[in-house]
Amino acid sequence: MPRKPTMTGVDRRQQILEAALSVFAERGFEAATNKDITERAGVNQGLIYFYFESKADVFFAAFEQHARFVMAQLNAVFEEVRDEDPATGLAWLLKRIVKVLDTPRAINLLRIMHQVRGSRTPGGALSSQEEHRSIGMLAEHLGRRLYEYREPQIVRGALWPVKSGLAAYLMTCTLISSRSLEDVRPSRYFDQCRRRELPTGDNFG
Amino acid sequence: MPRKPTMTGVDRRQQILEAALSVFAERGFEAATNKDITERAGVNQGLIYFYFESKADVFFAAFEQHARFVMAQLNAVFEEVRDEDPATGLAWLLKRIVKVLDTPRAINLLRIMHQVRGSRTPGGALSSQEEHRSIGMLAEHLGRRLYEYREPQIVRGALWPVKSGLAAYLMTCTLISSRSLEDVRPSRYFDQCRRRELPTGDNFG
Amino acid sequence: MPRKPTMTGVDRRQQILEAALSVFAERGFEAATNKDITERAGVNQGLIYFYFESKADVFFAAFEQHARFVMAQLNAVFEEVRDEDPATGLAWLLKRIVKVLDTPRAINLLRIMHQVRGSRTPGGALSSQEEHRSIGMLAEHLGRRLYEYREPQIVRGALWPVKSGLAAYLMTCTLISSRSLEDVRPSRYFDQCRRRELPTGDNFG
Amino acid sequence: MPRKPTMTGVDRRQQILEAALSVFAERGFEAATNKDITERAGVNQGLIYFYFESKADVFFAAFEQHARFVMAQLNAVFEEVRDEDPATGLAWLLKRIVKVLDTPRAINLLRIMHQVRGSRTPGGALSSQEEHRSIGMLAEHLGRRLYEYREPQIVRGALWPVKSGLAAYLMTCTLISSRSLEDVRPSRYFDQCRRRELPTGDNFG
DNA sequence: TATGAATGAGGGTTCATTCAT
DNA sequence: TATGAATGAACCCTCATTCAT
Repeated sequence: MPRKPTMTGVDRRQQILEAALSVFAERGFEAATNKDITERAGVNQGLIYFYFESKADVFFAAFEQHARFVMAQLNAVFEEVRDEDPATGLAWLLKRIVKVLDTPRAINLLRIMHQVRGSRTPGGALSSQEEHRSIGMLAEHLGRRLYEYREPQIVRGALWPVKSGLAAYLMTCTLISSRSLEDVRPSRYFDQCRRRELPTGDNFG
Repeated sequence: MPRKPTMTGVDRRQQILEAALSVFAERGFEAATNKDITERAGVNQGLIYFYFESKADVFFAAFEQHARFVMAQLNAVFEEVRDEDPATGLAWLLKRIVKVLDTPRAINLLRIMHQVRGSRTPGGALSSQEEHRSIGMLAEHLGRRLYEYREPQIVRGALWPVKSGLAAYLMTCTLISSRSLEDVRPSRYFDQCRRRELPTGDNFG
Repeated sequence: MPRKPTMTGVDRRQQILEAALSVFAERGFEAATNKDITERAGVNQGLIYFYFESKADVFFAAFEQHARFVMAQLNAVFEEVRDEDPATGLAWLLKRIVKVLDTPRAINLLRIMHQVRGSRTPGGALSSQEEHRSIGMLAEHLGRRLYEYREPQIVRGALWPVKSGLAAYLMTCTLISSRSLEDVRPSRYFDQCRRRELPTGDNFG
Repeated sequence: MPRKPTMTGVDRRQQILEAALSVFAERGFEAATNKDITERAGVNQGLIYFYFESKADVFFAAFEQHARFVMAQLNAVFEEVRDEDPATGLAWLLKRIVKVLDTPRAINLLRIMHQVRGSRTPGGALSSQEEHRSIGMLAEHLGRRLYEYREPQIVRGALWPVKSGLAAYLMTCTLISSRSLEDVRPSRYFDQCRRRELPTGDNFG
């Protein structure tokens, strides 16, 4: 039996992770099959178990890797905003966050978070406390950064005190909705917010 | 082999639908098994195929039945608000909507919508265009009613023109988040909105 | 797709157990596949998991059922020997035991015991202490009955005190060897013992 | 990627054979994996196929090498016994044989023989007639030497004519049983034989 | 020689679905 | 109506084996 020529010089592990993220985002964890992932990655099905321990392991590895990438970009945005005028800062911040999150990679990430949040999966493969928590990391991260940003302004009375976690969560929902509803462009939504020139407050707190 | 005594006067079909909604909400469509559902319903596994065509058929039937119930309640709320003072009406409306959606039955419904929205499932069991669309019906319904309510007021300049679909979607997200984040109580969130006495505008639309 | 006609009135569970015993005896636990078993039983491969929890469960169930049958026959032999003359009793007993053990069913049982005894299987599917012990039950049973029979005679000095467990074990070895070596007929061996007319003692104690 | 430094002066082939014998003895042929063997040997998994043709080839090579070693020791014992007094010779012989067989290396060998004898493996990897036969070589060897030793004495009527093959087989069973039953020490068993000073006959033939 | 990466066939197991009763 | 038994396709995963280096 002849075998496929080995594609040397390419990182198969990375290929698997890329394919996994998109397949999991499309199908959900349960419906996604190893075959789906490896076919999209162009590798053999057994190779998954050379690089990973299980299907769930692939899931978490893919999520974590891409989440780190997105979070790094978000951090960069928050660093920049420091120098901005507080009066216009929040609107600018939101626009930049949306720009980061509105990329194929981030959209997939957000989809996955959405699915996980939507189910309790008490006895399933994704049930362990720690791992379930790690899924929420992007939303938590975003929430924490938003909180840090708003805290001083709230003290000054420039912003309303609303749960940052909720705000971050709503933002991720919005992003996903922008893809599934199609007719709702989140950027336009936030643009709209600014055009109205909210005097001091904002919709998300 | 003796058979279980027939529970006369009990609608087995309904038992299945009740069980299905909660199981699907907990596990997601793929992870939920027919066995899970029938065990929770206390009926034989084969009975599903007497009343329904397939697992997916159970899913849609369960969703639709419970969605109709919730939508009827929402409609009642919108009927009542007609008589309210437009100035305080929106805050009152939101509170009532939350009250309707914050019940076990509705929460399960919202969870399921969440899961479905989070995935495109292009080739899966839930893939047909029509059916996928039917899942969004609750959000669409809510969105349409909100739109109808706000339209005249927007014309008068009393409210900002924001996509009603997005607003409805955010509301469902909020409800679900209230269950998974635990520390965020949506009712308190909306209470907060009102306490601030938003002068003319509102956060969602 | 047409399906095979369902053979009603036959006990599929029993068919599986019968097939399992012979397949396990032939191939060993690891090498035996569910496909082997179900094909020999003439049933579908999935049916195993309707009646049993796992492949190992089939193994133990098959072993136990057939072991009980053989042990019952051995008990009957020991009941009969009570009335025999102690002088000729042992030779008679051995002949009868061999007759019981030298049947296809018992031979398969003995083979399986042989395999299990031959391996320590520290981390395998058959490793649990209890279950491993249960495998030895036939040898232990035989050993205990032999001990009970010999004890009074040993006190009188009519027999040599030799470990009964060892004796039982050697007997099972002999039986199996009679099948694999082919040229060694255990019945002839024991016949030989008697023909020599051992005066009072015996070879096995 | 750097590679492990080559351990010069170490025979990797031999390392594999040593590891293979113990792993096969512990797990059995089917349950033992190449990974088990190579990890215990401290070498790369692919190296097996540099020195051997297949897993089965490793099995036979390991068995044969160690069997040759043990058989050489047994031969030495039989050479020595020539000079012994025939009256006490057999007991002495048995004790010496047991001493040879009751070593870790020989025990592993006996275990493997035990497993193979316990199964017919008609279609498995170990099925070829020749190879299956080779497994029995130790028992056959022992049997033949015992036969050669006893033949003249049987002619003189000093010993009973019993199948030597069976006797050898029983001895190996005894040895293994001494490990798995734990409470049966074969050496004590054979000691017992001698202490009783069997007048002319012996227990095994 | 020796290694790590890659392959693919097959294993145990699950589960939606069907059928006889 | 309702049930338990039966089916088969597909899933996740293992592992002997091979290849490039």
